Amino acid sequence: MKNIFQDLNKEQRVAVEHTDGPSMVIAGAGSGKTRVLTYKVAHLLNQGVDPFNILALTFTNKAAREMKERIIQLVGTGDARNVWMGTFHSIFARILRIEGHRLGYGSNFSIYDTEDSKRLINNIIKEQNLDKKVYAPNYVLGRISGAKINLMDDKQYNENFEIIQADKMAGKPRIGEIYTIYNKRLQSADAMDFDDLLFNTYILLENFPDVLHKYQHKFHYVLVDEYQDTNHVQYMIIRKLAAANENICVVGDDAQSIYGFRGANIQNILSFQRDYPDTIVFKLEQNYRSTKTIVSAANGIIVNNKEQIFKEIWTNNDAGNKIGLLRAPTDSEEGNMVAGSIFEHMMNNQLPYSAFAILYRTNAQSRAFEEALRRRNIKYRIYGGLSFYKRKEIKDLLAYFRLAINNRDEESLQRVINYPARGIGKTSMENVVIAANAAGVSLWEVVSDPKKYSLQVHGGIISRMGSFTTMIKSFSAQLKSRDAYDLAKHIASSSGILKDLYEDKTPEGVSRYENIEELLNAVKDFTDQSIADQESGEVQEDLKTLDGFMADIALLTDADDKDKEDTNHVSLMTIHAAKGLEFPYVFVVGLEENLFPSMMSLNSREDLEEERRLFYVAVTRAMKQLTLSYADNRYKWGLLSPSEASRFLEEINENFLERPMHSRPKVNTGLKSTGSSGGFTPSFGKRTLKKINKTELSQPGYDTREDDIQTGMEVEHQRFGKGKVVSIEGYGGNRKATVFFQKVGQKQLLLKFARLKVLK
DNA sequence: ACCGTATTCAGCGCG
DNA sequence: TGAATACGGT
Repeated sequence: MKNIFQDLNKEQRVAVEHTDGPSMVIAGAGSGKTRVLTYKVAHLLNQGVDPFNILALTFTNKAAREMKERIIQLVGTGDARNVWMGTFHSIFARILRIEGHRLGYGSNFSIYDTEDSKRLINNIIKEQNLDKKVYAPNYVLGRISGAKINLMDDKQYNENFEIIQADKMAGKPRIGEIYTIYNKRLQSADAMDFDDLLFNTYILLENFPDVLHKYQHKFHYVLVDEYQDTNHVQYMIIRKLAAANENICVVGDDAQSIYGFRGANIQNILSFQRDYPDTIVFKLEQNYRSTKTIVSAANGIIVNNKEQIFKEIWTNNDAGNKIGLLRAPTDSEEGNMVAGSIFEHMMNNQLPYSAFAILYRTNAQSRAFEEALRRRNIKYRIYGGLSFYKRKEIKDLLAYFRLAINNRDEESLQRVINYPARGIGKTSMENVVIAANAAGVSLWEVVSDPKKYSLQVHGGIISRMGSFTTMIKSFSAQLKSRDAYDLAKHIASSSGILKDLYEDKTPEGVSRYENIEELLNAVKDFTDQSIADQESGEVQEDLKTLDGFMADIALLTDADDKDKEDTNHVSLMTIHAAKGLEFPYVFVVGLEENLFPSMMSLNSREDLEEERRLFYVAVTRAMKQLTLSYADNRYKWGLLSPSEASRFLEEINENFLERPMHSRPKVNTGLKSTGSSGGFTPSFGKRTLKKINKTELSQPGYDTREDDIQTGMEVEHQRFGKGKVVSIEGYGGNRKATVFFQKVGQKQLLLKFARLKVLK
């Protein structure tokens, strides 16, 4: 047993040593948060605590995996393996597979991902003859998800006066009804969506005292990572589980709470001490990651937020370079400048590509940087694209697996019943849905016994349905007798998927075929694991089966372990995706009003504060040097519109910026937009939230200036020069003009931004 | 059943 | 702009 304390500073050590009773570790950016959590688990194990009695909850699989690896390094494989460590969803799914029968679920229930949920909602909306523009599936799912997060089932939803009013006001009075149907359909499919994994766990603990007792006494120690990102239902589950022993330790940083938009409640961390009056608070305030300049600048940013836990982050590191600031005329030029700057840094300091990261607010911004980097032959990788398990071909094959495991899985059935094409088309399936809904049974029930439900389809289709169900049934029957890989291969070929993809010789088709092969390799790895375990002498009850594989991977989102080779590249990702990471040289780009902070965040202080925390997260990713950039004009939805520097730039103390004060970012006052070097206006910092809301200013009747522009007029644009108005369309803030310019040709301009001068 | 064209819409995204 | 989906024609 290694003395683990030598790796920790004093603050980290006392936090790790405190094991019993509630505690909260407020860990500033770069202060060794993960280290404390992993060492705490290791410490508990060293103290002789049974690993089965420790529950450690994380938000991502990656975090859980990395933590587990580090604990294994500290205490060895045996103990570390048995700690209940994983994401909220995976741990609770595990509990629900054991206990879910009390709520009417089978142990092999399916888990619907967001795509499945949306499809189901879409179907319900169609069946109910609702306008899907009014009832946008995304919006509806958001409402339902919000309700589940706040522990409101469909019955409560439909009885809640405020909710009913709110939906009525929004012109969507039937959301409650959709919620009810949606839940019913999930039930009859023996499926849970992501929110159900949390919601049902809570219900289980709330309504079944023996279950509550069991898990309270199982988990003597509860540890929660990223506590600032927990939502209400997660919070309530944690409270219940920890109630008996109160050996609860939460770790987080309120300043890095950036997931409010998906239900995270920053109040959970802000009021933890109130929830557990005996709480001991540990603060990790020493930053090991960044230069003094970066740390001070970050402190200067976050201090503008009202709601936070007081802390003072400091560092012993060097002062380092000042923060760079790049101003570009357009977004593509911004790409060039950043790529150029990366190239320069690389040459001057002999750095690898991997020393650099470009962080942006929205995925759509990545293109300019991709192009610029490609032009300079700088290797890069974009993070956050379509993950392996979300690809169509993978989901198709997985749907066959899911259907074999759970015949009632409606989304999987719909997905594969006619893929590869076997002549069971849309119309037939619509009839199946009608019959199933009428009889209150799953689609499978109808498809496998069409006569019983007097299904109105041709005899030919009945027989095709027969051969389909026979095939699926034969898969189901082999679940326990064949090993996972064997059966998976069998399903891939006898379903016709392999053949279908093999015949497609386009590059995309080839890559899809390869993806299927990769999935099958993953199944093989899983299957082979059992052999390894047997060799190591561990008791292995049965062979590794396909349902075991599915339970393992159902909640995985990334297949990142495969391509470890080639790690030397510039990283491009959103700031959200960068949380928890660090890079020597970081470029935070697109610092413009209405982009960062996002236009959607300007309506409330809470949202703007979250946006500022996001900026704080971005800035604190940098170790050696931070560079910020923005563009004066940016393509948005196909047209070039002017943008102004972000208010966040003003929150960085001049002394930390590379540029002297007289060339500070120009503040667009709306008065004039060219020349004049000294743009600093004292009133800038005091700008109210309201003023930014430009659309409001451009409503018809409020500002008539744009309406003066008519077809045929000759106009002048500050950048494009003189031109003639070809046509006008739209109203208010969306009023657009198509103008033919002498120099640059035809452009479409959003009038509220274009500031055209009428010549004639 | 399938393909090309029209239309629409646009935030960050864990599991 | 461009991706995703709906629709209408063959």
